[in-house]
Amino acid sequence: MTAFRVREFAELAGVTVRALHYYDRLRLLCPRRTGSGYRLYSIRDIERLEQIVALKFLGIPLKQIGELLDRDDRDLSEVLRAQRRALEEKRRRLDQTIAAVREAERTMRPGQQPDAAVLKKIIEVIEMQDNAEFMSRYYAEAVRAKLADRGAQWTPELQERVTQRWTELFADVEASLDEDPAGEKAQALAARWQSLVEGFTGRDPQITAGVANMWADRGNWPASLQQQARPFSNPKVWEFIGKAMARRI
Amino acid sequence: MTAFRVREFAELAGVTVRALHYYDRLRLLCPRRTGSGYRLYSIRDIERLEQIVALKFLGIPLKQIGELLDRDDRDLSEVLRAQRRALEEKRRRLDQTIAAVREAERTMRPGQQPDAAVLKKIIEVIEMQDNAEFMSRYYAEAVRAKLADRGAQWTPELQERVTQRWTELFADVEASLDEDPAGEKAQALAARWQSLVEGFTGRDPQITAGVANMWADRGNWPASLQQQARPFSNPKVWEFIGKAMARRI
DNA sequence: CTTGACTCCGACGCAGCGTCATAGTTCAAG
DNA sequence: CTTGAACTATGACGCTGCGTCGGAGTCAAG
Repeated sequence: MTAFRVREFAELAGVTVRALHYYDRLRLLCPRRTGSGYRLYSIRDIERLEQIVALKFLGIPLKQIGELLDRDDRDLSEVLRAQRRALEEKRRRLDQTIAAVREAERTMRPGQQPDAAVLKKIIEVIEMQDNAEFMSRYYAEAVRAKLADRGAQWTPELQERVTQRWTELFADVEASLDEDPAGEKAQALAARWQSLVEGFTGRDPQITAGVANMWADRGNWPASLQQQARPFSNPKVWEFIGKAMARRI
Repeated sequence: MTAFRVREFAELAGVTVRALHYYDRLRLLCPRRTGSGYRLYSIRDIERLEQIVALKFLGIPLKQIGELLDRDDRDLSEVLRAQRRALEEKRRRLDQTIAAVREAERTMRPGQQPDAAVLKKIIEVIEMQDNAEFMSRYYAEAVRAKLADRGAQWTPELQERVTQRWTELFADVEASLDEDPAGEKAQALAARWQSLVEGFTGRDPQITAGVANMWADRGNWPASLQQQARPFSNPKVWEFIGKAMARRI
C-alpha cells in the first residue's frame, strides 16, 4: 500500500502540514505512524480529508465535523439544513452591511463632511438589524440628554403629549402584528415611528433630553405607560418595527 | 460635567463592560479616571464609542479603527471603499457556498446516498472559488492515481495525445484572456476544459492515473509542456478558467 | 560521518472579547 | 463607625484554526 508523509500529502491535498498536525491532534484525521513516529497517510485518509475540507468550507466547526464523520448517519442532512439557514441569515446581514457602507460612501461624496455624519449612517443600519441594539439608540440619546441639561423645558404637559403619541403608536403596532412588514399599513407605522423619533430627538435639544430621560429610566416612565404592563417591552412590537424599518432602507 | 461609571455607560451604549475595558487597553477609548482608578465616561466618549461600533460593524479591525479615528482625515473614504469591496467579495463567496449546500441537500434527498457523494458536490464548488484550490483537485486525483497503480496503461502515445489536447486548450485560453468570462467563447473553452477533466479523470482509472501523475509531478511533465515556459503556471489562465467555470454553475 | 531535508512535539501569537478569580471602592443602612 | 451589597480594577485563561518559531530526532545521499 502506497503511503505519503505529511509534506507530500499536504501538497497533494492542498492543505498545510500544520493543518494536518492539528486535525491529528483533534482526532479528526489520524494517520498510521512509522516506528519512529512519522505520519503515514493512505487512500482512506484523503477521502476523509476531503470530507473534512468540504464541511469546514461550510463553516462547520472542526469539533462538530469530527462527531459528524464518526457517527455516519443522517445527522448530516440536519446539519446541512441548519448551516444553510445560518449562512442565509449571514447573507442578509451582509447585504445590510453593504448597503450601509454604500450609503455612507454616498453621504461622503461631498467631501467636506465630518466623519461623524458618515458614521451615523452606519449606526442607523446597525440598529435596524438587531432589536436589542435598536433599543440602544434611545439609550445613546439618553446619554447625551443626561449630559446636556436634565429636563430643561420638559414640562409635564409636553411629557404627557409625547407619552400619548408613543402609547398610541405602540397600540397601533401591537394591533397590526400580523400585517406584512413591507405592506402599506406597516410602512405607514414605520413612518410614524421615524417621525416621532426624529421629531423629538432631533430638533429641540431640551425636548430631546426629556424624551431620552423617559426612555432611559424605566423607573421614571409615566404612570400612563407603566400601567400598560411595560408596553415597550413587548419584543414583538420591536421585531415588527425593526422589520418594517428595514424595508424602508 | 456629568459622567458615568463603566457599568452604567456600557448599558447606555449597548456594549459590555468587558468590551470597554478592552478598548481602553487598546487605547481606543480611554476615559478619565477617579483618584482610585475608576473609569469615568463623558460625552466625548460616547461619540467616539459610536464611531468605534460603527466601524467595527463593518468588519474593520480595532487596531485600524484606532489609527483611523486618530488621524481624522479622508483615509476614511478609502477605507470604506476597500471594506465595501471586501464585503462584496465575501458576499459572492457566501452565495456560492449557499448554492453548494443547496445542491448537497438536493443530492441527498433520495436518502440512501452515502455522505461521500454529497460532500463531493461541495468540494466542486470550493475548487471553483479559488484557483489555487481549483488546482488542488488534480492533486487530489493524483493521490488516488498514485495509490492505485502507477502508470498502468499510460502509454507514451496516449500521454502524447493528452498532452497535446491540454496544450492546445491552454494556448486557446491564453489567447482569449480579454474575452468576457461569461461570453460564448469563454463558455466554449470552459466546456472543453471540463470535458478534458471528466474524459480523462472520470472514465478509465488507468488513464486517470496517467493524467494525474502528469499533473502531480511537475518534474515529469513531458518535454513538450516544459518547453513552454511552464504554461500551466500562468495564473491568468487559471483565473480566467476559474471565472468562466463559475459562470457555468 | 556529515549534511541537508524532513519530521516530531510543544509553545506562543492573533482577534475580540467571555469568564472567572482576587482584591480594592463606594455608598447607604444599621 | 461598621457592615454588607454592589461596583470596580487588574490579570489570566479559554476559544478557533491554524502560522510560526525552536529544539530535537530521522532518513537517505554523498
